[in-house]
Amino acid sequence: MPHDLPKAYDPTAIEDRWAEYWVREKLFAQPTPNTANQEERLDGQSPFTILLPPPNVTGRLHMGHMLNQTEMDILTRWRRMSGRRALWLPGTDHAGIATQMMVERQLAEEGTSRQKLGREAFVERVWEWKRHYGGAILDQMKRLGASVDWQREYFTMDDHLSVAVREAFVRLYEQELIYRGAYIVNWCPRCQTAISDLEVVYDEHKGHLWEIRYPVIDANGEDTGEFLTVATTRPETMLGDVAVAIHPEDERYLHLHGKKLRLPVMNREIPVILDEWVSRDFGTGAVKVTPAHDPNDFAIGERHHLPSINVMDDTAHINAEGGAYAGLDRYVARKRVVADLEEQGLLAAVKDYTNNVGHCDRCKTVVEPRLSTQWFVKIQPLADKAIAAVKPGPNGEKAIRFTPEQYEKTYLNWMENIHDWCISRQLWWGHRIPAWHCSTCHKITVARVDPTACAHCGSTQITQETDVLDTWFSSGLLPVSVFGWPNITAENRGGFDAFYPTSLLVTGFDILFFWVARMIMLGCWFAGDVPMPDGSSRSLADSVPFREVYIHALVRDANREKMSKTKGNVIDPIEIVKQYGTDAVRFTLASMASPGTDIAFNVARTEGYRAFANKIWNAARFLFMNVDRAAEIGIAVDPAALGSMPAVAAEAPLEERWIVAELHSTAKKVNQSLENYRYDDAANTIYQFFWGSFCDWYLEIVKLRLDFSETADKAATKAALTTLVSVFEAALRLLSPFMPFLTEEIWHAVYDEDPPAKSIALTRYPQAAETPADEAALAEMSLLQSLIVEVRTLRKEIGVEEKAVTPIELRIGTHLRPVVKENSAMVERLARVTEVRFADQITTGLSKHSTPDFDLAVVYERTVDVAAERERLTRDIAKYEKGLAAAERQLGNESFLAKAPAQVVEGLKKQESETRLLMEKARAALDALPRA
RNA sequence: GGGCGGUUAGCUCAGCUGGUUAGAGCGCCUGCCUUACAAGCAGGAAGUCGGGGGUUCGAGUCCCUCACUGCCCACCA
Repeated sequence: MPHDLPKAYDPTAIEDRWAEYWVREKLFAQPTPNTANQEERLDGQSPFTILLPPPNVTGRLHMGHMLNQTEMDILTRWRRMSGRRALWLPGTDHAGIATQMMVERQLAEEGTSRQKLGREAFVERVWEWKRHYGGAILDQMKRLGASVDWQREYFTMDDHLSVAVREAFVRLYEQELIYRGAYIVNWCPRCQTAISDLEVVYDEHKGHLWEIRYPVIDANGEDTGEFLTVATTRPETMLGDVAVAIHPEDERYLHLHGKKLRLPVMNREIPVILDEWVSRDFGTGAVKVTPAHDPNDFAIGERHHLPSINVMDDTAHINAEGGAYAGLDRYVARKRVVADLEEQGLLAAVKDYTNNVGHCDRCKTVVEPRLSTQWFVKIQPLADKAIAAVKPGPNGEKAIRFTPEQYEKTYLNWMENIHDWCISRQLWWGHRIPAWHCSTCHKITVARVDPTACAHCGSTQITQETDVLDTWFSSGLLPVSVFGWPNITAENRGGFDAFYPTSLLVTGFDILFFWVARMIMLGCWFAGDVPMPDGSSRSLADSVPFREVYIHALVRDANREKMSKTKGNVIDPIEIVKQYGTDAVRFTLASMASPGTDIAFNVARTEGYRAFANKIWNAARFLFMNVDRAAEIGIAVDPAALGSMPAVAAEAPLEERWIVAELHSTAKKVNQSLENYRYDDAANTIYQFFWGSFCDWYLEIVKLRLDFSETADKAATKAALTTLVSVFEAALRLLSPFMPFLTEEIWHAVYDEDPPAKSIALTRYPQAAETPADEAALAEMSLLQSLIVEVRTLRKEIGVEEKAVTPIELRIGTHLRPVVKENSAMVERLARVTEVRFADQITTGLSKHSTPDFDLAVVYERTVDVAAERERLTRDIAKYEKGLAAAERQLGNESFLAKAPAQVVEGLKKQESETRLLMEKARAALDALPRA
């Protein structure tokens, strides 16, 4: 028998092998059913579909990924083993800016640039990079054992997904939900592209508020000697000022309304205008208006029909509109402008001022709000649906349910205050916008197929838009596009019918708006048009991209600090995995993944779970050792006894009935916990069962039954061995979603390398029996456990050497004596007892222990530490008195007796009488001690 | 400026719709190489549940308030 496992568990020895095996054998491939075939569509297997949030193709695995993937893998493995048609779909995101940046950096090292290469060559270069280095993160995922369907791996720029992107764009354009125009956008001068509001991160920045005096001039353009002082945080933008606004009711300045000012530095005449938006108590109460460089100013400009003067180029250098400052970087220009103002006596004040400055999410460069012509999605109609999908409907049902629930509010709050979405990016890597500009009539042609002529005037002088789409536009479409949308035809709709809507999305809150919200908007919008398999129209509930969203927390370091490269506290999951094994790291994450709580990742805990893996490993060694010994005398466990939920005969030994009852209750709890995304509860429950109940108690007891001697009762030995192996095998299945490698290895060994399936992952997940638990077994075992523990404690207290065996004296109700008698061997072995002497009164020794069920003494000649004993008893008495007083107080309270449920009152009464008894016994024992 | 969390043992965290004497892991103390496992076994100590007030027969749990702390959103120059 190949049951020779090494003594210590070594994850590195087994994990690579299984990871490769799972991929090679395509174990988790989920074929697309043919839904034209009614039977195949309704084969009773409710699918469980889950999309992997596609990592950037440039990405490397970090702890957040590992948490995300561990959670998804646990749920997918669990659902699969529970009989669902499980599909976990992986892929990578082309990640426009990130990938382009990476390749550009490479080019820079080679002394060239994308501009030198030209667009076509550059894009080809990125593809080449992708083919060589892209998707390394998916290989890391394979190593972690993610049970995804690798046959379906996608890339967001794959042809069929690009078709979906184009269709979505064209359709929205036709529906007049996409428009192009010049507005203030967030411009990153380093990436040289517009970015969306979400891609701007704000940081507190200590800067200044400059107060600048704008001279008031008369009708002839001469200075009147009066000034209007404005305040600004960005003096350089004054080059583009076109007015100064004051509040319509501001008495201080009203007399200046209609007058003109001379814009310092530029010497341009600008008007003083009135606008409600101006806040009288901020700064000086007068605002310089720069429509091309500030969203508020832009709005004012619109209201007052003012021109917009863009004074900066794509790199945030001052352009020709900036007169003498042309060519200067924005911050150089700022200094120069301030210096010039000061020289001209126009700088009224410089005040320290802290404000929020927007930075590019990607490269952290300060974003420049800047007038620019971009493409936008008119988002409100999509948002309306996305709101309806999350709010409770008329029947109280929600089409999409968030866990933790609090994120629903966050989502709705954002969705209800949403702004139009800038979807164009001035990049080369991405889905190029399918719009063509006509140089003849200057109109735009948007088309599904590349046009050869302008749709408006027929001119062939057309050129394609150079912008590409925001990466999130394509990833937002994934739930529909990966299942074939828009080509949903009668013959070709199996994937969509079977797997859409997906069951669940598991992700971090950091991409709640970026991705989750966009998927909901786009999914509801486009899937809504796809008829149901029977041809009927699709409700909102069936249009959503997923029915549930589980948002997990952040993985922090052991000190609760956010992991970051600059702080140098990043824990590389691969490193930890190498050290402790994937299973231990997975179990760490799972056991700490309490919904809504960040995870402070502590390797001490991982060490603990490696020990857990080792524990199971050694339990397996123990089992195999006994299986082998049994084989020598012709006893073998029938494999038919494995693979299901173990059951035992009513007359089976107590420990067998007990461990089986425990297994069932564990399975029940674990299933319930997973149902509610309580990975932590599920993991802890299994841990407690495996280590606590199974190893610490059951294995120790069962040793008594594993008799392989000549005189053995072979039937009894075989029965014990069968329960042992079958409970262990079921427990392995219970654990396998959490620790897939270890359980796979041992499971194959249990079946002596001839398993009933290719993998433990393809077996059935343990489910508790419907029949009620064996309460008697649980109660009897609990009594014996407390007896054994009390003996051990007492032995320790009176200083019995570890090795010594002693008789005990036991006073216990006659109805409980049989339980002890029938299991005396258990008590003797586990508590190092030679003999249980039943007594009506404890006579031995000075030290005894009492519980509500029994009094106990250990028969052992040893001087008792009277002082220690007195201390212990005094402490106990104090504890009892306190408890008793509390109980009496409550029981004396008539409203408590009247209002509290009977069971609570009864429970308290029982506790009161038990405590009273224990207290009396403790007092008596204290009195019996010799005086000091 | 809005909104949402958190505060429970030395550390990291559980504690469901309020119900008997608040739990786990790690750490700590004590004793054991008991042939599955020293990555182990056995026993133990340790918490006025952030402060204050309220509701209730009963509050870690519900309400108010204060303090500290974290996060998200926001166009005040």
